[in-house]
Amino acid sequence: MTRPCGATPVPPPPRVNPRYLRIYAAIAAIPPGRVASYGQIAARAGLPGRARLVGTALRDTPDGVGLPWFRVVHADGTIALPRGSRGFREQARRLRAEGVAVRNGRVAMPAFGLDHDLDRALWGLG
DNA sequence: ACATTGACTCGCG
DNA sequence: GCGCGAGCCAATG
Repeated sequence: MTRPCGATPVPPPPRVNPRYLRIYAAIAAIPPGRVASYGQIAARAGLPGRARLVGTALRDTPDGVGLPWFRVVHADGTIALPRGSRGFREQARRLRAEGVAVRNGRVAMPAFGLDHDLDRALWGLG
């Protein structure tokens, strides 16, 4: 139901930088219970070598977008956010809620380590 | 327009 | 395991 007048009963959708759409899509594709590194997300988004851009995109992402940002960790499995920060605790909590073991600020059982293998493990791609 | 910053990563020692 | 430097590039001042 569209309405002719200005006031909308639903909250306005958060606006995102269209430049990051590919990155968001790659993050959204991470299955629950799994994690992916910044570099892997970048590669999956068609931006190989631009891991930092993924970090920038995530930082600039407004809350309210249903993005599984917490499934993105460093290449070595550590959580990127500062230890003890609110975001850090939130990420660890959400990961554990999905069955991902977090030990000492890092994903306990990456079962990978190489982005190459991770890609296959996550999406079954070659 | 220039300089700095940063939710990154990899190679080296 | 840790630190350093280089490459990365949009955002920010």
